Amino acid sequence: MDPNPIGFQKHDHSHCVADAVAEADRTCQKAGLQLTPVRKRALEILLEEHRALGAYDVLARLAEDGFGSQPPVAYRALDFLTKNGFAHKIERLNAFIACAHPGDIHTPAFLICTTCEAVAEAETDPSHSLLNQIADTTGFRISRAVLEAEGTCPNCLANDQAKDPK
Amino acid sequence: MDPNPIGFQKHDHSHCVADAVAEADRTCQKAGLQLTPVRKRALEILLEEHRALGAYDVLARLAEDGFGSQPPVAYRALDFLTKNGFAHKIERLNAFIACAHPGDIHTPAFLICTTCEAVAEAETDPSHSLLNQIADTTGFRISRAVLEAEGTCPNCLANDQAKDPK
DNA sequence: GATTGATGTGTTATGTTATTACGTGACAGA
DNA sequence: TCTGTCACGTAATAACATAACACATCAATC
Ligand SMILES: [Zn+2]
Ligand SMILES: [Zn+2]
Ligand SMILES: [Zn+2]
Ligand SMILES: [Zn+2]
Repeated sequence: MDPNPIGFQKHDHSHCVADAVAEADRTCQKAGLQLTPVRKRALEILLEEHRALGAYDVLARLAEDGFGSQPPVAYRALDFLTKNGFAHKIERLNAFIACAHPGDIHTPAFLICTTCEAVAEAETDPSHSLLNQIADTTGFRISRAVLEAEGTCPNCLANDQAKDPK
Repeated sequence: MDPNPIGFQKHDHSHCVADAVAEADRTCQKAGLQLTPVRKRALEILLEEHRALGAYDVLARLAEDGFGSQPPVAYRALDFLTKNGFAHKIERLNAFIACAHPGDIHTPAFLICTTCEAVAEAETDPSHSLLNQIADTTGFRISRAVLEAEGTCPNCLANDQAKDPK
């Protein structure tokens, strides 16, 4: 129940948040995007955990901080973050997670641990992707791809082994 | 707005339904599964369209046919169908579609046309899959994979070209 | 034949996720 | 000043999903 990993590994988590927010600030500057207080706070909230948070979780925390308490407040902030590459929606979970590789345009793949709820974001090589191959042969034009795997992360796998060595 | 395709191609659709139901009947026989009236009807409803239907769409049609009218009726039937490989849930759409390749255990990939709403199911080679590669290198054990691409199908692409030749 | 357990269907009630519709303040440019 | 746009806030509702319980059926057991 302790989701420590980024890509399921230990790391200095305080940097994750600070660095990513700073990076987002810079990116928005350049792109003429407004990283307003709600949006920034929403990003921080997502960054605080390496797991996906539901919109209502985010909403609750925003409300605690004095922002609006109605669903659109969260959904709009999350919409901004996802549209501009600072966060992703995990479709399988109907939940949101901060992007682990912001800045680049990418087709992320997610590994979702059903035991500890950690979610790792992996980069993919779009050109080699399975979906692209299929799309090429069928003449389908992809605008967005969802790649999500559910299963057990290395940490939880190790824990299971320790408890139930068979 | 006319989703004719299976894999986005024209075909004799009446066979889709009849064949698939017959196949499901046989499979259930063998496996000792009960393809009860609600379940069979739910499968037919899904088969009638090559697009994904929401649980409440299915529910409404079941109710028309004299089955229960409350959500669990639909969700339980859909649960049976998905658990036993007769249907899939499209996570991106929170909706369900009949399996195009029932019988085999497989890792399907879906191509979702945002224009005509058609959904095509493609088979994948699990061993070559991107997700599997990632999983191998990180030590993650996959139990289920979600592969969904959103975009424009060949038909709609052609229509767009015809209207707006540029 | 009665009892029991497993399975399936139905209901009500509730929980969770997401959107629509509408109003306000801030601010930039005409 | 007027106007358009953008961001933020609200209330209300839609859409998706599950929990909990009652009842029927049927097969296995007593
Ligand atoms: Zn971290
Ligand atoms: Zn884990
Ligand atoms: Zn068909
Ligand atoms: Zn189409």
